Amino acid sequence: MKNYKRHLITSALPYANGPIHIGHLAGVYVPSDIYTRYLRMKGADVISICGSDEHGVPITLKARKEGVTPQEIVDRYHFLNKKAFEDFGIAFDIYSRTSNKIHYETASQFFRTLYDKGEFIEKTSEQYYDEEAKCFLADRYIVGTCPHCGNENAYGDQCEKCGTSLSPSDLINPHSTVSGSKPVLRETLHWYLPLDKYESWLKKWILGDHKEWKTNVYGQCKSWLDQGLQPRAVSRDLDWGVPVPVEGADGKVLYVWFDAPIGYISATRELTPDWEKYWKDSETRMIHFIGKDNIVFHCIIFPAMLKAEGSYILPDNVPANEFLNLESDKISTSRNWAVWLHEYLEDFPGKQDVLRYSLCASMPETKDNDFTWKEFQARNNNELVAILGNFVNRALVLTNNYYDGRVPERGRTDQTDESVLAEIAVLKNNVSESLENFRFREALKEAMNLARLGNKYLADAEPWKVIKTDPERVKTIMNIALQITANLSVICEPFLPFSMAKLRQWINYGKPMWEDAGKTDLLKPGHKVNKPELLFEKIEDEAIQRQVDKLLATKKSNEAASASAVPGKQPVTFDDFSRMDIRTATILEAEKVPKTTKLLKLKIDTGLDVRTIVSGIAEHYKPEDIIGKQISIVANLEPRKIKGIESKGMILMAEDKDGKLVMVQPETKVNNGSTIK
RNA sequence: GGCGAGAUAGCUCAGUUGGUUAGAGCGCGUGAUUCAUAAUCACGAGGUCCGGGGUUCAACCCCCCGUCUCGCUACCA
Repeated sequence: MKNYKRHLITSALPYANGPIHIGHLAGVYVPSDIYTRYLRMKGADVISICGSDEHGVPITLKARKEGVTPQEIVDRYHFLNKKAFEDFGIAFDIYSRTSNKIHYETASQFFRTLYDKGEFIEKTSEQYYDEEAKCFLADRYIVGTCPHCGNENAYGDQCEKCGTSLSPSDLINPHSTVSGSKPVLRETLHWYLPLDKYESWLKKWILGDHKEWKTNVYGQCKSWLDQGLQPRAVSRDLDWGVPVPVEGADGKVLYVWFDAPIGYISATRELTPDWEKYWKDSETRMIHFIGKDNIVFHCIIFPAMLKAEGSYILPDNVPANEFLNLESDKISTSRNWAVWLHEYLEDFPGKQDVLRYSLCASMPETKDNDFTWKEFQARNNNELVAILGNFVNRALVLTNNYYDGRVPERGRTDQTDESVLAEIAVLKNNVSESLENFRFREALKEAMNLARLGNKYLADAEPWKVIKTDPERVKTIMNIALQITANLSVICEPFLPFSMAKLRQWINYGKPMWEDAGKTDLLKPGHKVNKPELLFEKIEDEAIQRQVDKLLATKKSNEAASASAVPGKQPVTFDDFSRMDIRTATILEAEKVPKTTKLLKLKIDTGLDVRTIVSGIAEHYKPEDIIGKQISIVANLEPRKIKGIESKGMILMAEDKDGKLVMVQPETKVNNGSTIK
């Protein structure tokens, strides 16, 4: 690897519409923090950058729902999360935010540079517009009835009741959430970054020059590049965000994906007047810590932006992690299925390192991983307490008992002593090497091996026995045990900063420097060590049970919520009702639509005619099983082309709470075309 | 449907360019020990390396066909 002068570490900007949870921590912030602390201990010139991502539609929606301003929402979560990170010991040099003035300046300037260089394509397209409120509507601002499940409050991009992804034109009776009026299509101008222009350059840069990136990262980049890149809009019609700094662009802001990564730059500007040194000097090594959902932005889009601007450096690595599950279920903010950092800090005061350890030990480095409270407890009790805490305790207790807390002289060493002393340096190098390759689980394990080494050494040397026969020998043994202890306080520092600070206080050790790790004379003879307290304490079953119960309660209330019936709908006139042509029909033929997962192409006899209907039921029915079945259809729905096939009508299905679809059938066979009323 | 990643001991994971008896930690069992928070140390049991083909003297590893999980993407009237 090239020898860099300095490091710029970025951690994905958390979106300021919710609190931080263990998934964020395990995926991004714990590894970024360990890495940053490691570099600092090596004396490297390093800055670690993070902040809140505060723009985008979901925040405006949440604000609207609560009847407050977007600024109030982002203030709430920005300060909550900033404090939680601080309390948790995440060592950012700055935790900034994208609603800052300096970010507005930076982002505008960035856009303007690209604009002036002619790097954008201008294009008009049709978008939904609210004539009453006089604004364009993001998909999220359009609500209507989901054609799939009948939920009246489905959004223009997704129905949250049935999870179907939609487009605004899909909604039945669409209306704007701003004014309630019916949206109309209107032309709007936007700027696009022509990613296709950078395709061959990106191919060389990533596929050619960065073969060392993690397989998940490399694979996903390759997938995107192989499929071919498309121009991507960098602006939106919205009033929350950085205004597009171009004449006549009123009501347009930078699209949040364009805006957010620039937040790394503005945060650096806020931190130091020397920011350009970190962003524009090829001697700087930039690393992005992110989760897998962010790979394409950080590996393809942001680098293309930086390249287009021209004066910036590019990331040297993007060690993206997979996702963390919680008790076998996907973590979900909306379903409240999470362990929230700010709650953990309250429930387990002083136990930051336990969570840091547990999340590092089961970090989703190569595939999704599962966090369970039982494992959390076991990691604490069987590893932190039993192996690390216990070793430190026995070394210090013996030293206090035998030598009144003074480090004894190391006398003549035998072969075992020498190999133990040599092993310290070996383990230190193992930790270094693992960290430098972003293998955090492995690094942590090697660090713990040092405590194991200490335990084994004491068990083999048996100073508590030897003291009766050969007190001189015990001095040597305890000296070595104390060198291991001191080394632990340095080597474990990136992983367990709170506990190691405590330990260093007990042994009166100064600033931990990485270069000192591996040395065998960190504590000189005569050096005073204090009486230890407990480095880690056992976590009892009750504390764990409380957390498990909390989750069970969440699960229960979620189930209750999903089992309850869909809310009733607005009354309709009989006239409205009678305009619907609902009738019985029989399926004559059924086949899967090629290259789709959910679609069946059905030929049905409606009594009036034989027609084709395409229906999204392939996951619920096999074609051969439904031929001959009598069903109910809406016969006068406007025809629509689906996957190139004209579909005339819609089959009525009942949907269960788990999303299972069941045909609505007449109780006994009736004529095809019998009206349903 | 397309693409990417993954599947190895009860659990969480290693396994280097194919090369003898597939490893570690935790858990489990047995023994030793008592300085230490009933902690520690030693030993042991546990594997159809997702399934099926193929290439090879030799496959956990390479190729082909499947299955399952996660993500991206298309699709749902």
